Amino acid sequence: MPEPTGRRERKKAATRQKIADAARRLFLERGYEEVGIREVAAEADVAVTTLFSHFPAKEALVFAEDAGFARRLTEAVTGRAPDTPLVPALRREVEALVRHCSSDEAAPVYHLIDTTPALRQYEAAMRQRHADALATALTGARAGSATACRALATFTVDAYALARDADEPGAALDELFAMIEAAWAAAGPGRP
Amino acid sequence: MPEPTGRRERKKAATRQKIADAARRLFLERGYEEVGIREVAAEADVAVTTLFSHFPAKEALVFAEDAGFARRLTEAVTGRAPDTPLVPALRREVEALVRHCSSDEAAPVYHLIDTTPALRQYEAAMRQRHADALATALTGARAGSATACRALATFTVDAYALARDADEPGAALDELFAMIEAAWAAAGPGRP
DNA sequence: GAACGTAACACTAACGGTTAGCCTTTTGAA
DNA sequence: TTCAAAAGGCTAACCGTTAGTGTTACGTTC
Repeated sequence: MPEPTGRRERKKAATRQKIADAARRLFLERGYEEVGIREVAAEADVAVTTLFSHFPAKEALVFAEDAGFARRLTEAVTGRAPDTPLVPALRREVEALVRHCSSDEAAPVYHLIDTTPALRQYEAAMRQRHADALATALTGARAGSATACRALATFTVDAYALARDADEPGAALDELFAMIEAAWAAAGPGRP
Repeated sequence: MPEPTGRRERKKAATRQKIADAARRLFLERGYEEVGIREVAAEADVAVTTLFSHFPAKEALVFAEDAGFARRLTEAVTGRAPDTPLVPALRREVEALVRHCSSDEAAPVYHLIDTTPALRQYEAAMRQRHADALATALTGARAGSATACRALATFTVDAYALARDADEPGAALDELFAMIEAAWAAAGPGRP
């Protein structure tokens, strides 16, 4: 069973990108609610069913890169060098994510998200998934009790969201991770 | 502008309750996804449009009491006696809410929620609204910086969700509020 | 390199939640 | 009694989403 490394994969990725680009363009031009799925599919020149075979829902078109989020967070835990303290590793990753959201390329999209209730709602559900994934990684690392790990995961993902909304993301991150560090210290009995 | 204290209000509340009861019965009998809105409306003997004038979405039928949640949490802050420490007041309220969810009457509903993805997702969005409301109350109480207040609000609402999911809600609450207390101490410079 | 299995995509039609438009009845107040 | 507004009802539609069914193009295998 050789992994399908070839043209097929490239074509699939290209189609996905074409759809995401079309959606991004239309949503930013005219607003999320004002653009229908059938319109996005037409603009990308694919069938509606094809669109839904690449994205599970309309909202997901806006969060096309979200798969990388959970991955980066969990890898910050599983792939860290031994003796590396946990919370600073998480903080580094969250900081990078927040910075990415403020980049010139991504900022308009996040403004769209912040001003569209349906997208805010979808993002809240996404955060729960990300927190669950991170919690699994943390409990796997035997870093603390199950409850403490779940709490650390949830608080970390929240910190990302709160910092993104804050006036001064950098300062907010300082404050948030000071709180998280204290919370973790109060819970984690022993850790490298 | 006399407030409408009378039969009209009672009838409205009765209709709302009738709808919520019908929905609860049908959902518990046959599962959330297997029951359509038109069916709930028929069971409650109202029009579909009437149903949607009482509840903003199908999912909201399951969380009929959610309005009380945010209210109780914010009142734990705004209506507390002077010199009452903040975090323990929040903890008492969260503890009561968690206990209520485990009661014989409410437990089946929360089991339904936990096993239905659409409801879990809706609840995540609801938590964000509750956290926002609580954060507003906290910043109004000048209890700390804006970021610290938002973080405390978010963490508190998360603690409710985490404790509800935990094997031992009581023990989980002990652990969670020890973490929150530490986080708050690390952030709040001065407070009564 | 010819045949085959399958992944990707297209098309149609429908389902289910949600809303707009408009009308009737009930209620509280002047 | 009269009247404005609230509550509810009916119809029809919109829109996201999916099932069902076929077709094409790719990768594999003989």
